[in-house]
Amino acid sequence: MIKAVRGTRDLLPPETALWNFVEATVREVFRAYNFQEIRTPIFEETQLFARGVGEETDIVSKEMYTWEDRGRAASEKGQSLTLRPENTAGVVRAYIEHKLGDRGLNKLYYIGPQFRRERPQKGRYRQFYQIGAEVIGPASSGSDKPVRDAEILEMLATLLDRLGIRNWNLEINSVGNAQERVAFNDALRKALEPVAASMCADCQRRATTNPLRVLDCKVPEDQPIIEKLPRITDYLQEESTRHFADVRALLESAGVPFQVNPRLVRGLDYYTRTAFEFTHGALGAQNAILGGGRYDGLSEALGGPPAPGIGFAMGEDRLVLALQEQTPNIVKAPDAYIAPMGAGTNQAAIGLAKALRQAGLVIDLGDESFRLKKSFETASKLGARFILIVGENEVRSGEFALKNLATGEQTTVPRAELAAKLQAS
RNA sequence: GUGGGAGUAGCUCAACCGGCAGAGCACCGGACUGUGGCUCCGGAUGUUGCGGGUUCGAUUCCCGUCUCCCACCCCA
Repeated sequence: MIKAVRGTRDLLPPETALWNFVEATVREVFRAYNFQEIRTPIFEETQLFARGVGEETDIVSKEMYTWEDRGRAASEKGQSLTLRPENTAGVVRAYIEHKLGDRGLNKLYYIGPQFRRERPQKGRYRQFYQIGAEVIGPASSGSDKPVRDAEILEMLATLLDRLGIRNWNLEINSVGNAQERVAFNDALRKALEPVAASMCADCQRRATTNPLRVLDCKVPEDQPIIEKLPRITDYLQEESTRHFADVRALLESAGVPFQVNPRLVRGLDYYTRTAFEFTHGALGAQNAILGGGRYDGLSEALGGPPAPGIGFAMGEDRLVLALQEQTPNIVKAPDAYIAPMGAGTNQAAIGLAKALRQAGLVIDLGDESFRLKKSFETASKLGARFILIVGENEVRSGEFALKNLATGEQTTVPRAELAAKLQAS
């Protein structure tokens, strides 16, 4: 038997209804903040991710689906292509390519699949879905202002509330600009040298490979050491410090609860200044539901004009998982099940079904060969509110037997009044 | 990529020391030929993930492999 490949999966009803609910809510909320949708290709030149996300990140160095495309001529070497591992690089590429800044398109959102070749785990798949938004534009558009950061965070808090996600937690930090990050990294490396040997095995390795990750260590014995390590906030210059302070003040004005987490670091190279993460308790080790931050130098890194920006990516798989644990299914049951009965009654039934559907009702239809008992069983199983019997008697008289399956009440209704009757009750 | 656990009917899971592969739910038919849910009777479930090995005999023991789950690395 051929099965879905490792790390991919089929989304089946009724779960798909939850996905549609999430996406519809996202579109509605984002629209209120004047974001518009962008759809970028699912694969891009490998170089885009190498330069945009960072050569040294795990994503680029070992988690991408990359292949060499066929050259146009037999002698020509094909270009290296990659299934997108995230969507920000693609959006910024499109921003540059179509000069979106000049067209005033500064607020964009996307919903779609991304691909990373990781070991699958709950809430972590090789084809996974992300919802994200980016505010990007020339500095003159205000895209570098603290109010943009606060506005996006407030939008996310509103979205999670609207989705009915309870117990989310927002942590923010500032990781500084490019120069400040380098200075902090050096200081951290130096501070770790004498103490690393007394830390856990993971930290000993991180101390040289990725000092920022040491701050993320959860081993209790290491905490006293980590407390004494330099903090990023000590390495922020006046401008970054003020930016961060402004963001915090604006969040308070907007009524968005948050915690400053000086240890919050982000994995992708392009992040600057504000970094944030929303977490949710019920997701195990994969507790981050969305994360993001500012990326003021990304456009230049990709050969574009200066265009400060801020954005986030939300794991839709995990969002749905969190919702499933707290909400029952939301599929709307059919309003009526139509049961034709007797040779030729299908003809009347299909026309009737069409008319009722056009009136906005959800209608399912049986077949004239079914015994009435089977039709009742099916209607009950589907959870239909009513069963409408289209037998030979009904077709002849133009009046139909309509039974409320919950109350058992049955009435005879003329064809012209069926839609109104079903809508009213 | 690393470590551990698990894969048996559509679903949830049993099967003792290696001896005919089972139950509940769901499904189909009937009791009831124009009235569901409840009840009763009957029925079909299957490459025991896949491939190999040991054995008279393997769901069971061994090896390999695939997938899922948990954790690590990393990250949304």
